[in-house]
Amino acid sequence: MEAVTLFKCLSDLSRLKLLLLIDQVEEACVCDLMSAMMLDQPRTSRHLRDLRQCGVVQDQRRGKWVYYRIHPDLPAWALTIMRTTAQAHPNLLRDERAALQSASADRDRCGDGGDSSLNLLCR
Amino acid sequence: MEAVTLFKCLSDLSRLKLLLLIDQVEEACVCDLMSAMMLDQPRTSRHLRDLRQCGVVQDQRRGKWVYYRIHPDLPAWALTIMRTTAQAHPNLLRDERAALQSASADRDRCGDGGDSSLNLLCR
DNA sequence: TTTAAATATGTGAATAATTACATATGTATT
DNA sequence: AATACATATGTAATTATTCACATATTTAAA
Repeated sequence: MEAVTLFKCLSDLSRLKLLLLIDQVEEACVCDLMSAMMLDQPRTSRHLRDLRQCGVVQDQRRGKWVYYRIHPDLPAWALTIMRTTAQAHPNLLRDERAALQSASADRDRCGDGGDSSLNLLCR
Repeated sequence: MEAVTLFKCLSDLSRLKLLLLIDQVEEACVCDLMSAMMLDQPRTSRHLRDLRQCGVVQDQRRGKWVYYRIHPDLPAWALTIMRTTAQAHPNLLRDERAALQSASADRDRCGDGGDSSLNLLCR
C-alpha cells in the first residue's frame, strides 16, 4: 500500500474516526457505525466504500447486515500509524465508542439476529 | 495539532517527500529541496507554505536562502508517524536524498555562502 | 541604485473530493 | 410475491485542492 493512499483515507475526520473505531471494536456493522457517528447512511456507506477501495478495511455480509473490519493484509506500519494516532488523541472517539458499545450491548440484550426495531440506537 | 491536519499534509506525494526529506537532513533550503525533488519553484514554495501553516515545519531566513526544518514543537506522535512511514518505504526518498546530499556536498566544496551559480545542482 | 538570485504570492483554470437527494439492490419476513 | 429493513450507488451541485503562469518581494552584490 502506498503511503499517500493511507494518508488520504485518514485526512477526512469521518473516515479517520470510522477507521479507528473499527480497529478498536474488531468488527462493526454499517448500522452501528452510522448511529455511533451520527452520520447519515449514504455518507457512511460512501466513506466505508472509500476505505474498502483503498484496501484498508474488509467487508463481509451476514444476512441483512454488512460488517466491516480492518483488512487482514493491512501492513503493520499502517496499523502502527492508526494506533499511534488513537493513543495520542484519547478523546477523539470518546462519544462514538460509548455509543457503539451501548448499541452492541442493546443488541446482545435483545438477541443478536433478532428484531433490531426494538433497538432505538440502531435506527 | 489535530490528526487530520497532519494527514492532509501527508496526503500529497510532494509534501510527504518534502517533509520526510527535511526530517532526514535536519535542515534544507528551498533551493536544494526543489532541485532534489525536481519540482518547479512556485510549487515547492507553496507546498512548504502549506506545511508551515499547519505548524509542521519552521522556516528561517539566512541571507538569500530560506531554510526549513521540522517544527520544534511538533508533537512526538507526529514524528512517530512520519518516521514509521519513512522506515516502511525505504525507497521512497532514494533519489531525492541522493540528490540532496550531492548538492550540499557541492556547496561545501564551493564554499557555503559563496557563489552558488557554480553549483549546477542548485538551479 | 541597478542588477540578479532566491523565495513568495496573485489569480484564473483544471481537477478532485464531498455532499445531498433520490433511487437501486440485496436479504429476510410475512 | 409483497413488504420492510440494511446497504449501496447514480448524479448533479458544491466546495476544496492543485496547477500554471506571471509578477512581487527580499536580500546581496556590483
